Amino acid sequence: MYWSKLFIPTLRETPAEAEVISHQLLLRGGYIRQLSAGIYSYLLPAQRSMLKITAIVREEMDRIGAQEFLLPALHPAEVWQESGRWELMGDNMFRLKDRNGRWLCLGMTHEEIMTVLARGELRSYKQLPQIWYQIQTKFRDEPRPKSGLMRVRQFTMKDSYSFDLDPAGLDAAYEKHRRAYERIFDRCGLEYLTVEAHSGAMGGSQSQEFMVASDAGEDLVARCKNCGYAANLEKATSVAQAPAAADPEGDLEPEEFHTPNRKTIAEVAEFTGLPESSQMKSLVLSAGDQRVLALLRGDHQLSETKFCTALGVKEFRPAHPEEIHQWMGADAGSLGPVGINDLRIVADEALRGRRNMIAGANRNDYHLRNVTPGEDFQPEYFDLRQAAAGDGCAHCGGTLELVKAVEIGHIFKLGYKYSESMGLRVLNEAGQEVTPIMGSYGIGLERILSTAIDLYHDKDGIVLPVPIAPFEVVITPVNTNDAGQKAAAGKLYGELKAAGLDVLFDDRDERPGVKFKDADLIGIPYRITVGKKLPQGLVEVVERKGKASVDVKVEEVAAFVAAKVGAAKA
RNA sequence: CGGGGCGUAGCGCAGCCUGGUAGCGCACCUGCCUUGGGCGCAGGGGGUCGGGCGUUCAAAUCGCCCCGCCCCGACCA
Repeated sequence: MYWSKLFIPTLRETPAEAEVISHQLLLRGGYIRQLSAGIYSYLLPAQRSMLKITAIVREEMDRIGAQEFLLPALHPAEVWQESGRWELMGDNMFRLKDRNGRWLCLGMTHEEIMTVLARGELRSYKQLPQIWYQIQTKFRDEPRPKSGLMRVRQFTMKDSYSFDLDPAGLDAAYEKHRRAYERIFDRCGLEYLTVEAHSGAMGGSQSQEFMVASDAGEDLVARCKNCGYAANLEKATSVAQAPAAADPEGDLEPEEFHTPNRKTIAEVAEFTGLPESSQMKSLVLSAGDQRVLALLRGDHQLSETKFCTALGVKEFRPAHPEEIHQWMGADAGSLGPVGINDLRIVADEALRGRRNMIAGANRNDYHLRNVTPGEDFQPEYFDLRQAAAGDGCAHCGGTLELVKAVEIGHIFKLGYKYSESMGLRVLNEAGQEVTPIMGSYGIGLERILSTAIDLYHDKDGIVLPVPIAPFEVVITPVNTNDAGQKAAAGKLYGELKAAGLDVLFDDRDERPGVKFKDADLIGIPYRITVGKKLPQGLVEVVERKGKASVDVKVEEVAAFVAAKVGAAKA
């Protein structure tokens, strides 16, 4: 393509609204323009990258025998009402009415639609297994779109769904996807983590997320550098660090003491001179019709997902101040488990075996010392604690670190949730009706582009991996008034195209500095500079990554670059 | 939905406090010049100052209301 004919609106300055690096560079590189919050137009460079990413995804999905469909983006409400998600999705779902007043929505995901297809058509175990996928625009009315293409209201997702006769079949489909995803992300040149994920209250037995470590990330991943264990913080298990001070010995009785205006763990620690880990943190929670007192070590945090899992509830909330006073007889800041009979008491495992700790006395401005679980109150023990940086790895004894990360893919054993609720049945070999088991697998395509830029950039701009760069090579004649350079560059353009390369010819009548800056900013992996060495029969090949430059004979350069590009895509 | 910030030319910003001719840099157009890292000189075009209402002889500037965008939090199959 001839650059002089293209619309690639690069920006010298960074637009004020862009905070994260990928957003800044996508705007500056002329990849995207915003239409509205979380809604973007993809210009030529972005579209070309997206098409390359899409092609890689398609190849790898086809390789595992998945079949590509394209499902509607516009769905009638009834389908979502059947699965119960019309209500569940709440304000995150875009809804609209047609001219007859019937409710429709824009698809956020396609489990329902796939299941409708399957139940209408699948009749026999002989038709299983199936893996169906699509590459579709999804719509989600995010409460807060942000970070360029990282969190948006309209985006492209590859989503696939597997249908199997039994759990062993699902295991196989899941495993195929795991390997396909690894190939996809490898081919896109990403450095990523595969982490255990929380599978929600959907009966899912297993779930993994593919994450790219990034400061722009919204998830936290606990990772052990020693053994490679990695899990979403929601789910991560760990070995708590030892309490900062040993518990007092002996079979001591709880003893009240005055703690005027000391409400927080930190204030009580300072007042008593004992570390936070010697205290019990008491949280009064309301989960459905249950009143719960959750106990943690003073320096630990409650994991909301673990709490829900432990109690088998979907959601909970902190009790209101009036409820706390009514249930506990005191206000937050002086709460503890001793003498509490009307609430369910759950304690984190880290409290098991502890003795003579500090807890609230359920009398304002008083605490108790010498509180011992199992003696002074009877808790049910669960893993309720959120893992923290510096905790021990539960698998190898190494040390866990926490990293921010962006989720780029998620594979998920759905189980029978949709097939059951929406009535998908097939006959098995014995002629009995059985419910197929499903899996669901997603990849956010824009996030591949965004995280790649996040991962690979320098002060001059984007440094995309060759397989997903909008162009593979740019030819830059330094002086367009030089007939020799112009002719040589034009001839080279033909040769590179003939060699099958994605080549851009910067034939613009611009100063060399402008062309170099633009090529760097957009992130074209190789640049062939046709300039002052041409009389010696030489041109320069500059690699965007690292800026290394080599002189190559004009007649050899097409093969030279083709070999480099070929190696990078292999 | 709570908290904060911003909205003036395509982009980055000043002007607003203290009301009176709308400005700077970059980009854009024309000409000359220049050609190895966002040249130089000269000339030029482009703005309902986010919108509405109000105060005033007079509003980008003061007041009220609304909208949009960004950030933090809440939320996030």
